[in-house]
This record gives sequence, C-alpha cells and structure tokens, in this order.
Amino acid sequence: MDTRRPMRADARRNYDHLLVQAGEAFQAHGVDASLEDIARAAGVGIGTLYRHFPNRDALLLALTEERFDRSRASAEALLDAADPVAALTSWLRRFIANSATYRGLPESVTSVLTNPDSSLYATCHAMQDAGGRLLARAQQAGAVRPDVSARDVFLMAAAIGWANSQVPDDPERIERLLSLLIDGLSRPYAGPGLPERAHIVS
Amino acid sequence: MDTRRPMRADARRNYDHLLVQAGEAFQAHGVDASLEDIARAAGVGIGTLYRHFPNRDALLLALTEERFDRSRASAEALLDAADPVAALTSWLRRFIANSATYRGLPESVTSVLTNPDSSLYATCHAMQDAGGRLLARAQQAGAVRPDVSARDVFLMAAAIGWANSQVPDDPERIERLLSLLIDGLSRPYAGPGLPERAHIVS
DNA sequence: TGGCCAATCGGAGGTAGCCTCCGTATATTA
DNA sequence: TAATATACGGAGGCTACCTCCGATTGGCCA
Repeated sequence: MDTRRPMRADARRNYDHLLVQAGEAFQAHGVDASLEDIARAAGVGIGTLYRHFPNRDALLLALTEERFDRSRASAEALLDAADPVAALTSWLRRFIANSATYRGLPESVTSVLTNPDSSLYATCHAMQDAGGRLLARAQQAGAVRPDVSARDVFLMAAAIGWANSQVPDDPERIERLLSLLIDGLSRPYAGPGLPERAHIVS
Repeated sequence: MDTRRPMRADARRNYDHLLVQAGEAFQAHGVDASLEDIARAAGVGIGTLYRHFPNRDALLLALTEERFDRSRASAEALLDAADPVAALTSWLRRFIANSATYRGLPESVTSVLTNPDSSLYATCHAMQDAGGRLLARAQQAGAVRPDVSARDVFLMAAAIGWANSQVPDDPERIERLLSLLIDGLSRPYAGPGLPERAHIVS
C-alpha cells in the first residue's frame, strides 16, 4: 500500500523529537507556542521543523488526529448504549476533554470544521458526524429537544472547552458546565410557564 | 475635580482619529488588528499611538468602557423587573452582545476579570456584580437552580459570544444558544428521571 | 570497504508586528 | 513674537514567522 520509502534514520529521529517537544510546548504555552523554541528544544534547525511540518496545523494534526479518531470510534460504539442521553453526555465529555488538551485548541477545532482545505477536516468531520448520530438518537427517543442542531451542540461543547481554558484551573468546572448544557438540551417539563421563559424579549 | 489641563488641540484630534480607526480595525480584524496599521490609518506615527494608548488594552478600554458601564446600569435597572428570569435573560443577551463586539473580545473580558492590574478590571467587575444580583434574585425566586455560581454563568455567556465569533455569521445563533443556557439554568421539572440525567457517569 | 548521491539538515535573511526612545516640531501663553 | 511645555514621528531593537539553498550525511552498491 505505502509505496513511499521509509524515512532516513536521522529524519525519523528528528521527526519524533519534534513531536515530543511540540507536545510539551503546546501543553505549556498553548497552540501558539513558538515554533523556533520547539525546534531548539528538539535540537534541530528551524528549517528541519518546517520540512517535516509545513505549518503549525500540520504539527497539531500529528499530535491530535489519533485522539479525534478515537473519539469518533467512541461515538459509534455508544450508539448501542442503553440510555441515549447518558451516551450523548459521555461522548460530549470526551469531546470537551479532547478539545481542551491544549490552550487554543478549541479555536483550531472550530476553524478546522469550516475549512475544507485543512488537513484535519476529514477527521474532525467524521467525529462530528458520529456525534451527530448520537444526538439524533437521543432526539428520536424524545429525551432531547428536537429543535436543536448538531452544529449548535458541538459549538457549545467547544465553547465549554474554551471557557475552561480561560480561567484558572478548577477540576470540577467542565463537569458543572457540561451539566448545564445537558439540562438545557433535555426536553423541558412541558407544563405551563417554564419552557417559554427563555424566549421572553427584553 | 479634573485638575488636568485640556489636551492640546492636535493631541485631541489625533486621539479622536486613533479611536475611530481602532474601532474600524477591531471590527474588521478582531482585537489583534495591527496597531501600526491603525496608526497609519489615523495619519499619525506609531509613537503617537503609544503615547495616547500605552498598550492594546488601553485602546480596548477606551472603546468599550462606556458600553460595559451601561451594561452594569442596565442590570441595576432590571432588578425591579417583574419576572426575574426574563430580567436575567435580557441582561445576559446584552452581555453577550457586548462581549461579541469584536472578534477576540470575549478572551479579553475573561482575562480582565482575573487580572486586577487591568484598567478594565473595576468596570468589568462592577458589571459582573450587578449581573450577579440579577442571578441571585432569580435563584431566590426559585426559578433558577440554586447550585449554579455567577462565575459559571458569566463564563458560559462569554463562551456563547466566543462560539458565535468562531463560525460564519448566523443572526439567530446567539438567541438559540442563549436559550439553551437559560433552559439549563432553569430549575428543572422535579419529577422522576430527568434531573438526574446530566449526572450519569460514563 | 569506499565512494556516490539523493535525502536531509541548518540557519541566514526577508517580512511583519511590538514597543521604546529621543531629536524635532508646534500649540499655547505671556 | 518669543519661550516653553506639550506632542509628534519614525528609527531601531526585539521576537516570531517562514523560505531558500549551500553544506552535510545516511544508505546503497560496487
């Protein structure tokens, strides 16, 4: 299948070092970390970094693609779960954790999803589609309001990841915000009063 | 009260031009717009920009302070409104619109709120405190779940502003996402089943 | 083993944006 | 009109991005 030669030993070594150092730099400084620092930390010239990874996104791709693909697989597995809302919740929790891996990653994820030229586009869309099926299932079961789109749900999930990275660490915060989102998604009590409240105009 | 002399006429003129051009640049390119471009557009040297506004935040402050202060006043006025949830909703809508004025502004707002040295700190905190009283009132009325903090609510509101700026314009989106948030905040129907759903672990 | 060359390396250098500093220009006041 | 406080402007030092190409080297073959 793969007709390309294997990498030369030095190239392979540098590639691996770069990935390790990029991971640490993104962890420490967010996805805007200096690429020259990464090259220096990996003990290679800046030209070598750019040859292996022609832009910042390529580096991000190499570091995150597998994670996003596992998230897609996880969504597909959860389609068989007993409780559709629990399945959706559990998958969203994972999606949020993924997109909060590095500071600035939620921005990249949402921008990738609207940019077909991005190398992560296919992976992210497959993940989103799989999540969309989880949402549709919960809606068909009547447990989630039917008027909400997958796009809006993912946006909100990414937004929770963003929010969490904006303020000092609080290990419980993601769970609290996710719970707010899930309650908002859940089909509200259809009695008098409540469901209309959100639509009152000022 | 103000013991300072009035600005020299040329200084005043330049100051005004800079503000106008900065507003347009932030509108067009987000809060990371090039300051050198702004100076050029205003017909002044970069040194003049920095004398009037020692850093980017000072420019942002001058452009947004009044808006945030009006938001505080609006929160205080809404304390007398008949329906506490409608009042909170209406104020959050305004808060979101304010923090979505420029791309990147939600980041600045959340960062200002955790940085007492920022010149916008006092204004933003006053606004947040006023909003917090609106939330407390809705909670005391039993219409909003009591276990949610003002901090989390503002974070989510800022996150909605962020989300909206990440993807192509959709005039209805803010309203849909806000409605999700409000439904999540609203005290859920206390019958069997629903309220627990959000807390199921994977 | 030795030599060749394609693959790989490295960093100089051009671009852009940030911000400071200080010699020059000018609005204001007397 | 002259003196002076005030304000101007942009050169220049810094950091980061990214490209290009001469120097280097790993791997293969005789």
